[in-house]
Amino acid sequence: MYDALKQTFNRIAPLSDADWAFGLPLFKYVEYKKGELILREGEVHHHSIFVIAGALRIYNFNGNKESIRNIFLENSMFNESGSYYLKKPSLFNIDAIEATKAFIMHRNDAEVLFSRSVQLATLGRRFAEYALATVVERNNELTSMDGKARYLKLLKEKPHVFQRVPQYMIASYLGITPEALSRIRKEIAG
Amino acid sequence: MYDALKQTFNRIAPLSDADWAFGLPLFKYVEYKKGELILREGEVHHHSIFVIAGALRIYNFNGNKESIRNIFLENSMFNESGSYYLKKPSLFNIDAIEATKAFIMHRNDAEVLFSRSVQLATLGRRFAEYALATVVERNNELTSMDGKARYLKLLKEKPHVFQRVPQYMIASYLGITPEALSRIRKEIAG
DNA sequence: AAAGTCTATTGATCTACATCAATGACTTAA
DNA sequence: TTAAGTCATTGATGTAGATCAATAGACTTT
Repeated sequence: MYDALKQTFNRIAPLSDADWAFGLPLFKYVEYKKGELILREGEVHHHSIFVIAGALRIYNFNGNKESIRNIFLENSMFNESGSYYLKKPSLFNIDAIEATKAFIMHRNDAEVLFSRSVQLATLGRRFAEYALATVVERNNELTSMDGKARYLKLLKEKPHVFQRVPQYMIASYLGITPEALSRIRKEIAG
Repeated sequence: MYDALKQTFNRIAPLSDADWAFGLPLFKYVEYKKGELILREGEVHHHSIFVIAGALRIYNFNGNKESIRNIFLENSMFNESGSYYLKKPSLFNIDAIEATKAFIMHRNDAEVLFSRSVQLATLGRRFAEYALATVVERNNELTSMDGKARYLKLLKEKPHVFQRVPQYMIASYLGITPEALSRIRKEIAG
């Protein structure tokens, strides 16, 4: 049950058996149906989510159009950072693209956990650092590459996403319309 | 000398005198001339920078045009996250917009520091968490607001930046051209 | 199988903003 | 004081991608 989680975490910062014994019970196992809303814009996000299987997305609305900020597949850990860390109303929605199994941990439990040992504190730090580096890179893509270049980069770096997510969501993730993505694909194929 | 730094850090996570005594000597005091290049694209960024006085910017080139990602004034701490945390070549340059005084700390020293106590580890974690929340919010602005809205938001939230930074840098930070910013300003004034 | 619902594609048009070019205001150097 | 840079402004034009609209294939429901 906890294997994937332990492997993922140990890759980031190795923990003692005692720390594991303390930490694992703080996770709560949950299942989400396909399409189920997990966090609504305006609510405060209290939990970090570790995806065991399935796919979640975080998105908001520009006008009445969904804008997908990120997609999380199995073995990824995330939260709505602005809301989770700063306890502010979320700017985003989170829902399940597929039926999903996950572990979640409440912020309060996470704080207790990360205060227990230097190793655990380091784990928490590394998660934030890695997420930070990832977001900065994505930010750079969105501002310095055009739609075609972003599409090609995604194709190259996350090809597995395409087998699982409809094209209009890919377009949204890339920051363009489905029509624009369709044209880009046509141009590349032709 | 260390007052501003201590105040800023204590606001994030309070430290014991022993931790302070251990940590402060790990900072190195530096001064940068106006216009001085601090990090060149392609190099690995080894230091976190705490700005005591002055102003630094982090930017890269789209073609031959500078694109400013962020501007850091006094009492802010930052690094090139992707490069610093993942030890990859930097995508960005860092230089001094004004003559600047700063403390810098090498990543290796920071790791030693953050491994010394849970309080210090928590400080390191909070820095990354706060930076993460900030970057996600900025990302959201850049993708969901137009130039005018981004300008008004900056005006409202960081008015002090305008007294110190030329307009073409503001434009670059906002992700638009100086011409576009000039037109936005004209439209708002009129 | 028929009917309704999604999704992807294609075409026509529109728009925010970029690019290119010229000008005037300010600053700095001789 | 003049000359040479900078910087902000304004005008003319170009363009990536949005928006609107229509069509067709694939899936689902009955």
